[in-house]
Amino acid sequence: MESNYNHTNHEEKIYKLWEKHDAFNPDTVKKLRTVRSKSFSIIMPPPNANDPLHVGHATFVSLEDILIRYHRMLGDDTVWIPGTDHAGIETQFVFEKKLRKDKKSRFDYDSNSLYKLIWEYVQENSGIAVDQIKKLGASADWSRFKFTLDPEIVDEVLETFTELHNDGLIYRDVQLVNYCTKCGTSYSELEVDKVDQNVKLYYVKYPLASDPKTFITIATTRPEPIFLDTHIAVHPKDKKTKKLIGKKALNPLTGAEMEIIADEFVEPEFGTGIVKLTPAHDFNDFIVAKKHDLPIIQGINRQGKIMDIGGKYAGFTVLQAREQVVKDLEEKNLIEKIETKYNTPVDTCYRCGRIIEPLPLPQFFLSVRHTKNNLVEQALKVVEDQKTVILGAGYTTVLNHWLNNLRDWNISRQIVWGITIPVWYEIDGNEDKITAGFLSKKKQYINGILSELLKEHKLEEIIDGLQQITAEPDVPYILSREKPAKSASKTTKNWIPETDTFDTWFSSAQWPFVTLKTNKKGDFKRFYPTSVMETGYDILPFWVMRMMLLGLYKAGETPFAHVYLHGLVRDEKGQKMSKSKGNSIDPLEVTKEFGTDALRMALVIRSTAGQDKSVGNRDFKGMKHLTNKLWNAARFTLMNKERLKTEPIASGKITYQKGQEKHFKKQLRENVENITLQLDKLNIGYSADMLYSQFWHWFCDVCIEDAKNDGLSQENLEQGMVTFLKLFHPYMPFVTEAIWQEFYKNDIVTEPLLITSDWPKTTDFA
RNA sequence: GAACUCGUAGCUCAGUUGGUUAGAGCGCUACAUUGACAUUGUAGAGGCCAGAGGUUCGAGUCCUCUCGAGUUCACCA
Repeated sequence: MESNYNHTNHEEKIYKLWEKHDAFNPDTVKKLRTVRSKSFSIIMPPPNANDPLHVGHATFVSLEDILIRYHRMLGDDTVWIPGTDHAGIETQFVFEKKLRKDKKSRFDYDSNSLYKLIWEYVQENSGIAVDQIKKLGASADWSRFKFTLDPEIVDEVLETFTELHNDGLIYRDVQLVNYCTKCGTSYSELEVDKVDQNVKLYYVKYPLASDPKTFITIATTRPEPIFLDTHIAVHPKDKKTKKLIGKKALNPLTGAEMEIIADEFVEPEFGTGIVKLTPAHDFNDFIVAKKHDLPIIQGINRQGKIMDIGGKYAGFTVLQAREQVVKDLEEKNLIEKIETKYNTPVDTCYRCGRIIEPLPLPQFFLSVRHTKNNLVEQALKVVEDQKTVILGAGYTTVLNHWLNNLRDWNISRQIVWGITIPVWYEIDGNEDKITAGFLSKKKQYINGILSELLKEHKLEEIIDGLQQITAEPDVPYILSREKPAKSASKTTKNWIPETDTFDTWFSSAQWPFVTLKTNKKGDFKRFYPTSVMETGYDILPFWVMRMMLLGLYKAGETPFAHVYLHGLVRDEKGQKMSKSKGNSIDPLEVTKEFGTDALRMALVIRSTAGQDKSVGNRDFKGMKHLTNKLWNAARFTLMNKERLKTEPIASGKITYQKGQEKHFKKQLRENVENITLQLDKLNIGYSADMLYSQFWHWFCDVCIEDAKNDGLSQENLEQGMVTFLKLFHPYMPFVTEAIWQEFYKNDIVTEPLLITSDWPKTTDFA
C-alpha cells in the first residue's frame, strides 16, 4: 500500500467494481449475500434533468447513501430508486432565456414544436446529473432509473388524473389564480413570494347617489380597475359606516351606481373602513362576490393590460392605467389624499419577481377536502398516528399548519414543458366560448374567438399551429389523450385539445408509487410504503405534503414511514450560499481536491435533521485527513502482520494479556452498538461523530499504540480494523472498499466485497 | 401579528430517553518524531452551556419568563 491515500487512484475503479458486480441492484444482491424479507427503500428526490449538481444534491446523496449502504449490509432487501425531473417551469424558463439570446420567443413556435425543442435541449444535458451523482458514490439502482416524462410514468400520472376526476376530486372552474404576466402562467399559492414594498395608498372620493355633493372616501392601492367596480362594502357592525348599508354611491370614473353592501371581511380600522370591490382582480373581493352573488367582470388580460371594457384606458398596462386614472381623478378633484409610505407585502412571482396579477381563469383544481375523500384529513391522521414520522426540528408542526390551511390545488399551468392535461373540448355549439391562439400556415400568430377564426381557417390548421386555448368553464369536455373518436359525443364531431400542462409537482407528488409501479414486477408490493423520504426542509409543502396526499389517495397508505429533512448547506461563516455572493461550493471541485469520501463526511458529520450546516475547506481538509488515517491504520495492520512473521510473539516482550482482550472486545462491541443504535434512529450526524472520535482517539491512539508494544494481539487488531471498515463504509465508501480489497488480497477478510458484507453483529465480540 | 428553530471553547457545530471532571473539527501554545500516518503524536490554554426563575437527589438537556439571532406563514382594500 502507498504511504498516503490518494483518492484519485481509487474512486473511479471502486465504483466500477461495484457496478461490475451489480451490487446496487437488490435482485443481484440476493445472489451475493443473504438477504431477509424485510425491505428498506428510498426514492431519490429527482434533480432537474438539465441542471448540474450543487452542494444540496451532495448532501442528499450522502445522507441517503449512508442509510442505503447500512441497510444493505444489515441484510435488508434494500433499494434506492434514482430519477430525474423535467422541472416544468424552471426548465422552460431557462430555455426561453436561451431563445431570447437567439432573438426568438416561445410565440414563434406552436406548442408541439416548442415541446420538441425543449425535449432535445433536456436530452443534451440529461446525462450530467446522473454522472455527477455517481461520482458522489451513490449506490442507487440505476437499472430502475426513471425520468418524469418516461412514457410509462406519464401513463400512470394520467391514470391518477382520470381516477381523481372520476371520483370528483378534480374539477374545472373559474377561480382567481396567481398569474404572472411575464412568465405567462398561473401558479399555486406556494409559488408566490410575499415581498414587502412601499406602495401608495390612494384615498378616493365617491359621490353618494342620493346627494352627489356628499362623498364617502375609500382607500385603495389599486385605483386602475375602478371602472370595473359595481359594489362597495362596509362592516355590518361598524357604527361609522352602518348608515351607508343599502345606499348607493357613484363610480367616480363611470358615474354608474354602486350598491353598498355589508360583509364582515371589511376591517373597520383600516383605511376608512369602506372597501371597493373588484372581484375579478382581488382574492378577498372574489370570495365576497361569490358569497353575495355579485358580477365578476374581468378588466385586465393575461398580458397585464387593460381590456376593451376599459374604454379610454384599453391597451394600457396596469401601471400606465394607474397613473392615468389617478390623473383623471385628480382633475375631477376626487382624490382626497395619497399616503406614500404605505408598506405592505406584495405578491410576486417566485421565478421572475414580477408582481402577480390575480386573474379569473378556468383551471383544473384538485379538491383537497372532498367530502367523500378528504385527503387533508387523511394526511393529518397519518402524521398523528405516526405512520409517517417527520424528523427535523419542529417540522411536524409546520406540516400540520400547512395541511390545516391548504387550499384546493390549481394544477393547470400555461406552459408547454410538461404533461399536457388530457382533455378535449367540444366545439360544435361552443365556438363562441373558446378562444385560441395559433400559428397559421404562413407562420403568423393569430388569436381570437374560435367562431371567428373558423371563418378564415380550417380547424386542422388551427390545431396544427395551436399555442393556447381557453374554454369557458361550461364548455363540455372529455378526458382523452388522443383526439376523441367521432362516436365519443352526440353533440359534437369536432374537438379541440387543452393546451395547459400539469404543475410539475402534480407528477412529482406521485413519484413514490409511479416509480415503483412502473419498475420491475412486484416492486410496488415489495417496497411500498418506502422507509425514508430524505429531502430538504424547503420543499416540505411543495413535495412531501403533496406526495402524502396523492400517495394516500392512490395507494391508501402513506408513501413513507419517515421523513428526514436536511438543512441548507451554508458557507464557513454560516452565510447562505448564493451565486451573487460567490460563496457557493461546487461539489465536484471538492471531490477532485479532497475526495468524495471527505466531501460526504464533511457534509454529514455532526449535522442535525432540520438544521442548517456550515461547511468549508477547513472541514473538507479535516475529513481528507480522516481518509488518510483510515488508510494508514489499515497499512499498519498489514505491516504488523508481516512484522510478527519475522519477529515472533515468543520474543518475550509480550505484555499482551487476556484481560485486555476482554476489555478491547467490550469496547469494540459498545461502539458497534452505539453507532447501530444511532443509525437506526436516523441520527446520522451524531453517529458519524461518534464513529470519528472512537476510531481516531480510541482505536488509533490507544489500540494501535498497544499493538506496537504487543499489548494487543494481531487477531484483535485485525478484528478492530475490519469492524471499523464496516462501520465507516456507509459514510466513506471508497476508501473503505479500497482498503477492503487490500485486505482481501492479503487474506485478512474472506468476503470479496465490503459493500455487500455483513454489518458487525454484537455476537462477533463474545 | 403568529408559528417554528437557534443562542455551548476564538470560529463552525455535536451533545442519544436529565446522571460522574462539558466534546469534536479548524485555529492557538509548547514539545516530540527517520518504522502506519507531518494528511502525525503528546501535553496544554480556552466555556458561570444567553440571562432569570422553577421541577428534581441531580439540569447544557424538562417547564415558565426575558433578551438576542434566524426561518417560514399571515397580514386584507
